[in-house]
Amino acid sequence: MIDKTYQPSEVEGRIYETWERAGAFRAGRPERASAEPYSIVIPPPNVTGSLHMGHALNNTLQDILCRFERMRGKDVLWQPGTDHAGIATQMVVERQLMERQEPGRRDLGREKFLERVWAWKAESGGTIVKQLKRLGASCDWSRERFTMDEGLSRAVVKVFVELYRAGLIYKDKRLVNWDPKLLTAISDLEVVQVETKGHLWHIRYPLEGKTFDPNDQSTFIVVATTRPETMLGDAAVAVHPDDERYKHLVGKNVILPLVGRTIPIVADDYSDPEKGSGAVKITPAHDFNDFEVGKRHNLPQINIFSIEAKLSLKDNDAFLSGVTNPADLEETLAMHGLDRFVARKKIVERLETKGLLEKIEPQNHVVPHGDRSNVVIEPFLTDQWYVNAKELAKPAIAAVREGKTTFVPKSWENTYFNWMENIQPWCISRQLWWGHQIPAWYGPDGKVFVALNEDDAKTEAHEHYGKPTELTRDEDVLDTWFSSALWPFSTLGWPDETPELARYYPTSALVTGFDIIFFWVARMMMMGLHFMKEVPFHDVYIHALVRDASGAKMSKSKGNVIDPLHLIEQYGADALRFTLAAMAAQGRDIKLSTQRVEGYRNFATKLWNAARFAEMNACATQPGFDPKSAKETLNRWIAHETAKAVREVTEAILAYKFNEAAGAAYRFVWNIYCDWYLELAKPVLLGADNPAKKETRAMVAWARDEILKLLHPFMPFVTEELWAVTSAPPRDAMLALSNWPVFSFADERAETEIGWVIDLVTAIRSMRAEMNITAQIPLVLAAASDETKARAERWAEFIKRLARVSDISAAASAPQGAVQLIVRGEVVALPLKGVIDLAAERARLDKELARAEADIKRVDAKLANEKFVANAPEEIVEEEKEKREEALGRKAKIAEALERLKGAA
RNA sequence: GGGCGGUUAGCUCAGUUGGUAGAGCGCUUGCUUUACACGCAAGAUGUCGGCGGUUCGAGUCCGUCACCGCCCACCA
Repeated sequence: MIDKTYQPSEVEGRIYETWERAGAFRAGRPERASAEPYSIVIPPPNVTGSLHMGHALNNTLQDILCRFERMRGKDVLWQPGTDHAGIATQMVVERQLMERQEPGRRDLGREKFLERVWAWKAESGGTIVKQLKRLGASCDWSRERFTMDEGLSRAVVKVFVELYRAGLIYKDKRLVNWDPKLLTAISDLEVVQVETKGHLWHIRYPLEGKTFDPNDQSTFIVVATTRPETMLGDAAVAVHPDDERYKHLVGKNVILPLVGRTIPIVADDYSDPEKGSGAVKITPAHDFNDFEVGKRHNLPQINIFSIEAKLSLKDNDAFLSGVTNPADLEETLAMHGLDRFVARKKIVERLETKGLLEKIEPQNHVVPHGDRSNVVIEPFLTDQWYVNAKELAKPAIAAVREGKTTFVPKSWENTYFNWMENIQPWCISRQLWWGHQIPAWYGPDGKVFVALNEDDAKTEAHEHYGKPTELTRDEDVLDTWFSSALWPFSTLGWPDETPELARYYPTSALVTGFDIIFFWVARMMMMGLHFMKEVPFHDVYIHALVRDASGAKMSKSKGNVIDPLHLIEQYGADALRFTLAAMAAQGRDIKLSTQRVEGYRNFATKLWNAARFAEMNACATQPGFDPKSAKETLNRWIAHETAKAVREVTEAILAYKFNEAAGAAYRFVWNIYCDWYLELAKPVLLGADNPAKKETRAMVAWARDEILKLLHPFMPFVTEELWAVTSAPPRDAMLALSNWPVFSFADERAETEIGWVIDLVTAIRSMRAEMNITAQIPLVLAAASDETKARAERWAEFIKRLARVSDISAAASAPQGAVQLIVRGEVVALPLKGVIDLAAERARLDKELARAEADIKRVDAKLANEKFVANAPEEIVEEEKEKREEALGRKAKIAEALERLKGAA
């Protein structure tokens, strides 16, 4: 006996265990050795993370694809794993140390600290995997990988070495985005621009050879800046070559205030006469644009900050060189060690007291912040490792252009091209400890040896120096995304030539959010093409963001985060999954509302109860039952409808239209199977035993089984449970490993016949509700065709039951004072003399008449239009003509009905 | 500044190649109809953001404007 109610929380865990025990999600199952492979690599969640709504959506969609393809008989590999998430994880552990008032990272030292991180990983690393299982993710967990696994680390080192040897990885001293809180370089992508209220300080730079006079403009030049503290590192002042105001000053020098260094005034196109004063200070060591200007004019790069973004002025040769006017340098040097923002204030104060500050304007501008640390990023001159992304991007761009990889929706390809075509060198070194340490060793003279391991590096060094030499390893680690970029092949065993690599690469599809197209998708394309000579995936399905019900991005700080696990507990994983799938329309964000989840929980319950109904009526799966051989019209009709649903769902999933697939399945189950098929089947099932009943029982069970299959990718738990509890006779396989429906069948005659029954019942019900009639009433077919009469006879029992009709008869015309309905062009009458309000009935018919007349008018207008008749496709014109006939007939019937009503009055 | 997306029923959103607008929720009314009240039945609600164009015909194609959102670039 199926339980009266379905309790997801009691079922889901057990079902998942059954799948795992059976190895249902294992790739390479022996019986599928010759099957077509289908593979997806999971976007690896942070190892210490926990499931949020974005994961829920992302993994639901992947699971739908994997379960669908698995049922279609493919050898599916859904490759799971987690990411070490360098910065994020290191931050978590550092915060933990601080909270527990334990020694910090630097006090612990690298080795001890890393032990702590591994311990943390061991402690919380399994959380996200457990949560993915609760969602129902059908990953092959036996193949779970971690980006810092031995194997994956080997891949990382090999990639680094090979790219280095190919000249595609190099070390360079240039400006990077420096995070003064995390004390590491970060890539352009990890910088977020934040709109900030700031100021524009206009500073007077005295001209060399003149006596500075605040009231005499010919003794100075004004520069404007939002970062006055950087002036200590100025190397020049630039003006536009065509700017008449400053032409005469080009080639002259100014004396840098507070420092006394003599710096030139140069002409450069970079200077924008419209901005600020038109003269711009050039600080090559602290501004990306100025860096370029500096190179053009051979200016010194004067770094004034330490790595903590504190002034480092003393013992700074570049800073002190060229000082020709040391008058107040001492006081400036006293600021050594000040934080950049404290220094800013102080410098402004000092400029002001000296009359060097012309004015301060309020100014809104965008300031770069670290996406993790949320502090202001400082452009900082350091040695870092870079990937020549421009070179690697070329084949990656071509592959998408040639259609080897396709984005869905296609519009994301523009985003991809736009970024790839303007790609900058990728800074991959991080001054962190948690991650893959860079395989580079330095000799005493700084000569670098990049090698797969220390021994190789030593051998190389021996050869180079002619003797054994002590080497020190580069302390930095690689950007987390460096190892993620290898994910589609590193997880399959590369650099070894494993059978898995041969079988599952390139992967079939990648499912991910648009926010990591640059971080991840683009880089996988580059690395995959370079090392595997093939794209990493055929399709890239880009889904949207999950927002809260009012459209705001979910964030902890806003407190609007909906916890998917909470929803799973409350409504079941199936309800959450179905909601996400149903709302996953391409190219649109998902605004999640709990009500919607509740609605799909109800859907699961509906399905459950339909199965209970089947069971109560002894509808059991009949092995070998062929739905196409059904004799009963009703059964042929549901076979017809099932075929339609199978087609719709299959096509929609193949097109990544998850919402359409979910919608088609939902409508079929609820509005076709439950609302009509089961209702119409009741008289048969409750009636005497006969062949029709036998067939109907088989068909009810067959359609239910097809429904379970169709819904399984969306609602794996409830369907698998129903598959099990309805398993008499026993099933050949669990649902997850059963065959996806392949069923085409059409029976237009059955469709017409059942359509007529539905229309008739609906019309009567509608009238009853409208006129507030609850009693059983007789039905009279007026001037009905023989076919209609025959139909009415065939379906009498059904009609009586569903429309609460006491008796069905035929007559030449409708009886006096009857309510008259038009069903498919014919009048059916419900004799209700004395019961109905004649005036109300007349009003109702008048309204219908008007509607019919309006329809005729509209169609006539169209058909009278010569251009329409001449230009519209024949079938459209034909359709219009049919509509006209139909409306004319309807109008006549209504008019007659009205006549008869008058007679009754 | 460059680019992308959105604007359709009270709310959240669908709408295939142009052929007289749909769903869920909510709302109204009526139902202990022996699977299901997480249910059944019936119903109401739209100048499809504005303007212009193409077309026999536009929610759908083109142009334009408005508002909302996102991405990229930008610390004078």
